[in-house]
Amino acid sequence: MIYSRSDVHVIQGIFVVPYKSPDAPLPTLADVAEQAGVSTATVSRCLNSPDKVGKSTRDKVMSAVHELGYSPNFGARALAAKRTNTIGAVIPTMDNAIFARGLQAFEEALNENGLTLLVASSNYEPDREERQIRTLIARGADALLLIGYDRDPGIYEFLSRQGIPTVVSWAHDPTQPQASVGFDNRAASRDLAAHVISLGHRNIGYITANTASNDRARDRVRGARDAMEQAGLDPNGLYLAQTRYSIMNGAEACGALLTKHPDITAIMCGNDVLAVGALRQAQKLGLTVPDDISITGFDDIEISLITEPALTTVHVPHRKMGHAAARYLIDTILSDTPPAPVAPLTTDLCLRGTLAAPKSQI
Amino acid sequence: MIYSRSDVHVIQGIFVVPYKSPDAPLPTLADVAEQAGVSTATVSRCLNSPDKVGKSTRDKVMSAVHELGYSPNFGARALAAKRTNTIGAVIPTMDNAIFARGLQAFEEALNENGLTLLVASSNYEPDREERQIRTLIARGADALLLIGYDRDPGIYEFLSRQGIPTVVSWAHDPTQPQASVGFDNRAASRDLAAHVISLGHRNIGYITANTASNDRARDRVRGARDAMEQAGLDPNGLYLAQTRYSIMNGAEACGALLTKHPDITAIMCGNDVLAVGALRQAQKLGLTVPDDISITGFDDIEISLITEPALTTVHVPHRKMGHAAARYLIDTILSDTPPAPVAPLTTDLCLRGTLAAPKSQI
DNA sequence: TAAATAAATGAAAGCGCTTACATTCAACCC
DNA sequence: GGGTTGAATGTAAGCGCTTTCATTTATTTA
Repeated sequence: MIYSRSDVHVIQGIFVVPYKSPDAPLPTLADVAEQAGVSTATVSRCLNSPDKVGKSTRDKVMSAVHELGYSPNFGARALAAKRTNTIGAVIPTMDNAIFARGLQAFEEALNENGLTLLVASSNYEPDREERQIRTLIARGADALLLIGYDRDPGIYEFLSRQGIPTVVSWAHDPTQPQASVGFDNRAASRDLAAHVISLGHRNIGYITANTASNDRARDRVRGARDAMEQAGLDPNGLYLAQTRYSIMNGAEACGALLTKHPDITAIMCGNDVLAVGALRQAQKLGLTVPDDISITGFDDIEISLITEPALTTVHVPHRKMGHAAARYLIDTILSDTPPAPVAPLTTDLCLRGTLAAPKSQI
Repeated sequence: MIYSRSDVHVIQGIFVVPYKSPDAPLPTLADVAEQAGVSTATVSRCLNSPDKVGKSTRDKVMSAVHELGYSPNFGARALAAKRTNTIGAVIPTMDNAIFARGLQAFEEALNENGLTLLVASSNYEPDREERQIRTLIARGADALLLIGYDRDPGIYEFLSRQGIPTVVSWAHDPTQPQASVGFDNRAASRDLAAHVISLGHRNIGYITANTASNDRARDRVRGARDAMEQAGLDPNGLYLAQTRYSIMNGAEACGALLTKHPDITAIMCGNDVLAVGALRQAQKLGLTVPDDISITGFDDIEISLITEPALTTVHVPHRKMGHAAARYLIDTILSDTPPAPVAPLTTDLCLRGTLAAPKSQI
């Protein structure tokens, strides 16, 4: 992949936001200290490591805190402690059950550990992703969750120079240097494709997202090709259609594929959303699924269960992955030594109603 | 400046970026100032209001910035400027297309204005929500997005004392003092129910989320009762089933409702997720929808289009709402005077395949 | 009981930035 | 030409917290 860009490290606040101060100035640590009759150091300790303070002092301080309605100033805290207890995540979009579910689990795990989630979305655009990464760092994120490996190496360098622990998720590739918590898209796709082929399908279509800067999508296509090769078929015989993730796009791509290659007996899809679209389109064209044509998805999100027939797909443990990614980042932040690499998560074939042997074989 | 690969090792075409701990301290404003031969004030101005600085000076400063790879320290900035350019949102869960989609739009709008989104989830638990609100404030959120009105008045008081602009969304009630960007759940539900009743349905079930601390759910039920009353029916004749949002729970509630009240001819649901579950359950019980029983949803999320038949529901403009909520908050922060109240967003009835006149009427 | 040790607390030095105010200097006016 | 003005820049005072180090007080030990 080719990147060209200028290496700009400053995130400017483009908008100057006039600050409206609260009518009454908020109480500070010093106010609490005075009210409790102790030093600011003691108040700070009460709040951050209560066990280092005597019980009676602690009580005095805490009641002063409540009386004044004190809440520590974030900026000051971040500045002095050099930590924000905030973790950033840059995802393509929340508007997709895949990421939403994993992100929700990620947030929950962070929250249990006293950390807060900063979110930004890239809309699958590399430039925008880079900007978002820099923005989150500029917003003080202590660590970062990124989706997939594909990005300018300069970004990884920047992150490392800033000392920001980063984890790549939704993918796992042991040959890559970045820490990851994810699964092997290629192998999972290969397994599913192998099964499709074993049922007798020879003319297979594949509807994928743009593979240019999306290693997950690319690996899923590669996995399907791997399976063809292993079965002695020409991997270039895979009929490809490329589009953006959406039900409608899946439907369109399905129509196009079937028009151009009427001999297709199975259409594999890069994710469930595309598959649902393809399924509907096939049915709209008067085809019976899976008798006339088989369709498979990827991800196993909720909709794969409500189609008729239910969608054959690959189950990805999104919640588990979100949790594990959070766990990894937390461990990284807490200990100075980087934690042991996380083994790839396993995926499972979900054989449901949209896949069967091709008619000619029956 | 082009990305420098000087300290990146290439192994088999893979960039291995050494994980440099931030031992080398990051450059500060003062470093940039020294390198550029100006004062820190000038550097700061270059970054925050470039037009206040002479062109030649600005160029000097910016090249120093690039040379050093400078990126401003967030904590220091927040402390000095009393602003984080960060907006918080506390939502029940991202794991639901309703909130995910609205939140995505919210994030996009914030981002276009140089603001970043902090997210926390409450899982529909009031205590947890309160904790999350306090957490986001402690994390320096400049403003807050909250879902619905229902919460301890003390929270609103706290927010106002902290001077945190807040907007309530996913609901709109002009009788409430809080600013809101949302729609009238009660009226929307009433309209749908009125239509259901006008078709001849008299024995109606309603599957709702827990209404105890969820004004949206409560208002939707109330709207249905309003419609019954207006039609001269006993509003207490509405058969209620209460459960958590999920397809499976919707199915279960549907089964329970039909067992207990076999005379039901229409089941309205508090949202589309419940409705999809109810639809499947009805079909599993051998009923034909809408001939034997009608089913309606609420929200108009993507799945309402892929069921068979497609779901009759209420369209809620989630993306529009997310955008408008962001806009409102941005305006509030920008100007000292609170912006004009936002008119409630309109919802639309989506009459699709799951609603028809009851059989006895035909 | 005195000395040694541990626990609790305080004093104060920053953390890196923004910004009010002071200063400089060139351009402009009558 | 002296005075005025305004733009450009510098000086330095915080912002509110954490944390090191010194000090005081309580506890233990020989």
